[in-house]
Amino acid sequence: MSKITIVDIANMCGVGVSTVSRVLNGHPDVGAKTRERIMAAIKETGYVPNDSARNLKRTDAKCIGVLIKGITNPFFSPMIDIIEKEIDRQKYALVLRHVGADEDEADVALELENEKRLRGIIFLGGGAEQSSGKLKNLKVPVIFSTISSSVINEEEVKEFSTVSVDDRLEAKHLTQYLMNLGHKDIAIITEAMLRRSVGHLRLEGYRDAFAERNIPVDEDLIFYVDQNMEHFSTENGYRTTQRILSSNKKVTAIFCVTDLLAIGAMRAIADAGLRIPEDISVCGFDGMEIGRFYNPRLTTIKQPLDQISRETVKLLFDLIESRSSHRHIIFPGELSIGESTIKRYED
Amino acid sequence: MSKITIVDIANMCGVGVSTVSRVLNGHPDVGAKTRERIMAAIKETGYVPNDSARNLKRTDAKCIGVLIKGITNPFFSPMIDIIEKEIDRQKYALVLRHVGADEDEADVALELENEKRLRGIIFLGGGAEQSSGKLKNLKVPVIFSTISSSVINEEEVKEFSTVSVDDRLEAKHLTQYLMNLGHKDIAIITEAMLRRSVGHLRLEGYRDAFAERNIPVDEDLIFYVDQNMEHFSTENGYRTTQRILSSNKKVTAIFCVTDLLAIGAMRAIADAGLRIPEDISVCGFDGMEIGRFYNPRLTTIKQPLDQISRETVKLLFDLIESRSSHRHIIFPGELSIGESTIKRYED
DNA sequence: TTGTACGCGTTATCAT
DNA sequence: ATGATAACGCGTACAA
Repeated sequence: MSKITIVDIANMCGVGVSTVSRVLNGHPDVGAKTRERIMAAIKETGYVPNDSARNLKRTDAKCIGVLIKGITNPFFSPMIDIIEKEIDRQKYALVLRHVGADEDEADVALELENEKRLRGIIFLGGGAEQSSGKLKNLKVPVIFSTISSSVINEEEVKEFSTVSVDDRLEAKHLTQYLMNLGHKDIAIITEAMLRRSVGHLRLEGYRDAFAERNIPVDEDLIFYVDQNMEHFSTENGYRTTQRILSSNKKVTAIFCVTDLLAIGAMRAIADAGLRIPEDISVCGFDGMEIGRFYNPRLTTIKQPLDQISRETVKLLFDLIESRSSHRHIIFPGELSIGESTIKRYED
Repeated sequence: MSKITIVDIANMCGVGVSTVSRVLNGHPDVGAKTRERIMAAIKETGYVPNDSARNLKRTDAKCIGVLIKGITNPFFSPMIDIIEKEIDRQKYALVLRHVGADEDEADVALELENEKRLRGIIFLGGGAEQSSGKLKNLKVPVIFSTISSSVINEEEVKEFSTVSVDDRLEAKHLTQYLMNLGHKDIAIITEAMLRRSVGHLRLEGYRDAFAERNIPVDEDLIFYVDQNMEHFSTENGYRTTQRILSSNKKVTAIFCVTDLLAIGAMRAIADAGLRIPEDISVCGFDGMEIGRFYNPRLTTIKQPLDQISRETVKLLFDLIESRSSHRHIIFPGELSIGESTIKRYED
């Protein structure tokens, strides 16, 4: 009942361990009947090679690590699917790893690197925050996908790549779109000032739009989500919007920095007996599938996740094969107009 | 630039490897200044212990493995959060692993078991399909969470535990609820006959409801999702509903075996210019958060994921500490009535 | 074609 | 408090 090893299999079959090893790794140079015998023994005993021991010895291992901060976030789902396929197409294996809220992504990456003999690493989510220092210790190329390059500093530019949209710019466009509909009293729901969060970037874009028209931003129209719960959750959008509605501030449009927040916002508005978009226009950011199915359809900035995912993998392999140095690729977002925004009614 | 090991650190500090190892693992029996020196060297070199080598030698390691089939499925998100916290409370570490669509969950489990010296395994999603044979080779307790125990056979009863709702029974209740609203022409959107899928189970519950009233099931009202895309996706619900609407069959209610399908269905109905629930009632199954935020709110069977998650971890530790043998726990679902269902209008 | 023996980086055991 | 050394399970030269 104790753990069975390659040695046991070898003994059972009366062969050397190397022969078993050859069978395990699909080497051709082994007798047909010997192979049969070994295969049978493996099946019978339910023997499974110890991956730790393998990785310890192995030198090749064509693996790409994908580390996700907040695997719980449905935003990444479509990306994972595509990345998985693309990596597969290159005959590499994918190692998907969850980074806990309390874990340091760089630490996990470091650990995974020599544990699995990775050839490259992709980060999904996670801010490239304080960890950027540790990233230097990684010996394989690193790409942050979906992380705006605008948040990284000069030192970091050469240490890793990024593939994303320009969060700040797109947020400005979206705000301008609302302005062009006649809206002036535009509230924004965003994340509390974390130095490099998308919430912060998109808020900056919002400010840019106002600045460009020389309109001062009404700071009372900036609403921060509840820090005590999942920041970008539907529930948080709901509660924050309730705060907006009970604030007595005049608001004809709400810019939610995330689609999920927007859905919560729309529910709150409906529950308050107001109409969308007639009474209040709502827009989100990200272009999640659910927004297209919501009622009303959500106006949002659609991130081209297909392209971003594909380009991420492509760039990574360029990096691995030294065909390129670190780059910072920006894809344009697409304003996807739904039914949740409308021209402001003149009073 | 080559990989730095514990030996290098030991040499740098002029100490033995065991001393370094002690520092690494937080053993108390090491001199203060020696420890300082070693810590400094570690920080300076960016040395990270090789986890494979560790796991190879380690005997203890209090780890629980959580294997998710379809990590892309937002249904599991709230479960993961809770399970993570509960495991943490027991001072165990959580190893979260994604099981690819093509991988065999049992194989992954086997591999992970001796790779990480797991003490127990939790499966989320994944059908306990053909793999049940291999499960015997696992030496640590296994629990399937969210998998109905009704699909397992006598042999399996003692080989692993399950914690779930009774999919079939709950589906019957939901169907009865629709019947009690006066609906007779109730279509169902489900997954094509996979032996143990929840889609199949819930369809059986649907049949049960009809059988109990001695009403024959109109087989033409059973619609199967498109197999060529994600089975339980919103998009699939949308398309399948379009097929329903263009089928010329009279339908006053649609039972979608999943909330996500239901949301797609509602969008399709709205797009066809029909009203929900006046023209067609829609209900889902699962009780996902998004259903409560949708417009109209979705009627569904709410699975008590909190309880299921907590009980799963509790049972697992009972199993680990041999306080219990394998059990099959059923939690009742809760009929959550939203605005998407209504009494059938008499013709 | 097959077997032997060494090394991968770490922890545990036993000395010191 | 610290050091030397034997496993841990496997892959792979190298020998046979």
